[in-house]
Amino acid sequence: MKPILETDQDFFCDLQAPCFQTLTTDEVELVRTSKTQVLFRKGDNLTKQGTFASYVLFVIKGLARQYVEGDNNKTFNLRIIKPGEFVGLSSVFERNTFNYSSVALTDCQVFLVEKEAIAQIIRQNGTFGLGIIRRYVEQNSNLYDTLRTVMYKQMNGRIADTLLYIDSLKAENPEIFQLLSRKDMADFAGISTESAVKLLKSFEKDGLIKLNEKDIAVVNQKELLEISKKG
Amino acid sequence: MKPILETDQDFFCDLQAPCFQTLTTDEVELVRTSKTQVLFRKGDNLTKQGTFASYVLFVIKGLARQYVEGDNNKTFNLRIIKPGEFVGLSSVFERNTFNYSSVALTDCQVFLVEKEAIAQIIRQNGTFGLGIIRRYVEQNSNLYDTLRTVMYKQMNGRIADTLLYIDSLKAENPEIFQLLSRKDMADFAGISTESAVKLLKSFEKDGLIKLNEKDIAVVNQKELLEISKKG
DNA sequence: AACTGCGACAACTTTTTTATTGATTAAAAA
DNA sequence: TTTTTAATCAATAAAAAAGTTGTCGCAGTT
Repeated sequence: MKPILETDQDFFCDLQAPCFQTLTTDEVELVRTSKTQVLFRKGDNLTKQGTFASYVLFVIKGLARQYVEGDNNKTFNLRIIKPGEFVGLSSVFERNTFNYSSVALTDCQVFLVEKEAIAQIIRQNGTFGLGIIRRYVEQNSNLYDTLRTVMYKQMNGRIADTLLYIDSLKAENPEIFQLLSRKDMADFAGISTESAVKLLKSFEKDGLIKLNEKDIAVVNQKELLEISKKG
Repeated sequence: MKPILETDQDFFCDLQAPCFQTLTTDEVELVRTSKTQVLFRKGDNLTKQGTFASYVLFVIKGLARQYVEGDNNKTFNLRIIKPGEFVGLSSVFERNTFNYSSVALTDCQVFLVEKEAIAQIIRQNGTFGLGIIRRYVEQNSNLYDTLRTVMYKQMNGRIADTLLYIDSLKAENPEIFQLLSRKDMADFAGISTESAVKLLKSFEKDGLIKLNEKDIAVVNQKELLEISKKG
């Protein structure tokens, strides 16, 4: 009757992820008893901004898009969530609600771990905690970059940033561009969809990128970096 | 900065819903301190089957579709969630995870109340508890009906049931049929999309219903009831 | 005042999704 | 086994969504 199969085999296999390597047997047991595994289908929300967050998500397989929702149907994309990454970590420490939404770009196999278990493990296992902090610091730093981009750069620089960011994921996920619409790209850059379309075309004309169907190939990374820097 | 506005005004207004009328001032206060309000946009998941459930949802405005997910991308629709209804009540009492998914058919304004608050109120306010039980009993009874339909009826009876059910919501929500695709209808009846299409056409030919664009008008309810009964 | 950057709108094209239909097979019931 | 029932497959049509392009106007800058 259970819709999603979940065997111990799967479980131990999944805990091969680097960040779980330092856990003791007891700690693994703690995670095991306070976790569940869910298959999010393409288009499903992994998190919804504003809902109560009593757990942390750990993505095993698949890609998701993380975004913040504004007032009038506006969304701003923050990052692509990859396998091996946590979602909603802040719920463990500070906030009681998710402060962003996320949606599956492909089917996503995800672990949910109750936040108390994560807190407990961090308390007793410094190495694990260190890994968590490292992730936090990185996300924080990325947020500052994003903020700077939004505050100070204009269209060209923004879309260049977006292109460089998505392209940096392409090695591991060759299909990444196909999973994103022009609106998604625009929402990463914080510009209108129409502007995104025009800029992409113009970048192609200038030989910076190559558009094939939905895929995008970065041709002249150097110049894109230049545009990004210029702002 | 807060994306979704939420004033006390809104709150008190919203608690006009019948089931909250019996709450004392203290109880209202308890709900107030353990609730949050979220706007789910059309297509957003209100709940995802299998995720941890630490709260109950109460729909203020909008319509949603509740369904169970099977193994290979199969879904079976259980009901339409209307304003004034709870979602995920069972999390309060028994299960730690949502046992079904639901998705917004229109933008939905929703209250989330932490389950401990609901449990506490039920403990001290029997009238409120009675209302909850009443809802439960009704849902339970509906589930039996659904089970019977799935077990014993064949296509004609099933789609007739679906038509009668959705049509019963049409008075309050005239746009309800437009919000549902053929696949949605099929998933209510538990048949293939193609079969649903064919049956609807054939019902129209027999003068039982009338198809206009996406809307469906029940013409001969009596006969539909007959078909439903025959199975 | 003229210029720049960029969003908003409208018209239009392309792509994707959904709906429809008939033919073929699998499963269940008689 | 024969009949009935309904899913699956394939091909097509229709509708909806996404992408594209040009024009306009507003808000800051220069």
